[in-house]
Amino acid sequence: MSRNYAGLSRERIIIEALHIIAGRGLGGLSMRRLGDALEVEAMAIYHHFPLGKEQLFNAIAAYVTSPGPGAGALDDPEARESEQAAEDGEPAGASEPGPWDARITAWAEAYRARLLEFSGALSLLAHRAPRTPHSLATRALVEGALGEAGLTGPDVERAADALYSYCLGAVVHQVRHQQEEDAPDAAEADARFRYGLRALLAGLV
Amino acid sequence: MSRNYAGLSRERIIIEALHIIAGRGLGGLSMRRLGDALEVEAMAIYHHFPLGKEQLFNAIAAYVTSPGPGAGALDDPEARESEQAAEDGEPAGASEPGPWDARITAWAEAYRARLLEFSGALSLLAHRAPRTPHSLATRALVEGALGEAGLTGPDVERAADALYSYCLGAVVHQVRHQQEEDAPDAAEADARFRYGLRALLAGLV
DNA sequence: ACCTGAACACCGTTCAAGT
DNA sequence: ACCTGAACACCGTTCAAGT
Repeated sequence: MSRNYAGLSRERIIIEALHIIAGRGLGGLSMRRLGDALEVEAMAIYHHFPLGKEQLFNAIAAYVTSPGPGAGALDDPEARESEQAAEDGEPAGASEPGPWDARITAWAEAYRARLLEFSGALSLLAHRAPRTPHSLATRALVEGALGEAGLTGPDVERAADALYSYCLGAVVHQVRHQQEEDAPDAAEADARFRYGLRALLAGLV
Repeated sequence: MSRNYAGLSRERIIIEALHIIAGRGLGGLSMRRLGDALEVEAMAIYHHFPLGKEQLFNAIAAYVTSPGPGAGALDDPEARESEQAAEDGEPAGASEPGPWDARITAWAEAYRARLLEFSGALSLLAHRAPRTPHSLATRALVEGALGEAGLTGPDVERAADALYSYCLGAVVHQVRHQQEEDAPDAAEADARFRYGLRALLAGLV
């Protein structure tokens, strides 16, 4: 009972942190509480995130925006070889076959669903945009689809930015209003997201 | 020197808090540091925000989204009579005369400018949507303009949500990427915002 | 009404030490 | 390599007290 080989890992820590965030909010996440949840002393976390809580926040942001166990490893300069692991467990997205607009819509719905799943960590994304292999690849797929739609030159980047802005903004908008008494239910929230997405896509191309 | 009539007020506290947030980030804002900046003991702040830091955060969120000195007073149940003060110092917005699309564009640019001005407090907005008289009136103006554009029924609310989502998302997107080496400069960021806004408006109506 | 000052529980992080 | 435990500076908040 003295020595504790808890089998701690960056991913276990991130997932447990997201549990705490989901249950008690971002402000409820402390290193000590995280240690308790992992059945480990708080200081053990520093062995996996030597730069402390800020580095953990970065890793959580990367995990939320980039599905797959390898995502959090980006912060670790000596773990680059596991980058291709970011392809694991990928939800349906822009990589599916089909016409360009269906691919963009599928990506947008998957991106939104993931942000909604970890909505407690949304405020971490306000000042963090971790560049993971997954995020770069996905962005390239979105821009490729926009190229197929006929966009050229700087319009491709501008349109992609507009789509990312809308998706992220729609989730933030939904979350920040969802405890109001006249807030839309889940079905109506979905409908509003699609309504705006269709309009934006129609205006973009 | 013993007694200290610092002339503390909710608005002074909010403005000083925003200075600290701008300089050291949201994590750098502590009640003790805020007290120092106001030349007052930290505990004096609790006289104006009896519910503590959470209430201060709410007031900051209201101040950022609703210009005017009266904005922060919404949290104070015994200060409702000052609500009409929220009209003070209003930036150009949807209330100007002109065609509906010019009014919406003016509102969107002003909304974005204000969010950008207080970008350090953006993450406070992820889980807070304070309903101020100003925010309700502005929303009504946006929906009115969309009605003039020909939208009817539930489309008005859905289109307004899409516009709010896009504006907020565009600012978050810009801020979270702005320390990357290949980030757009201010002029290009403005251009991208307008590009997406025009597209969304075109698709909406 | 408005502010002070001591106190308490909690926090992030460092560091030396254990295995 | 991986984790512990004590320590330090700092934090939010309560409470009794001052004017």
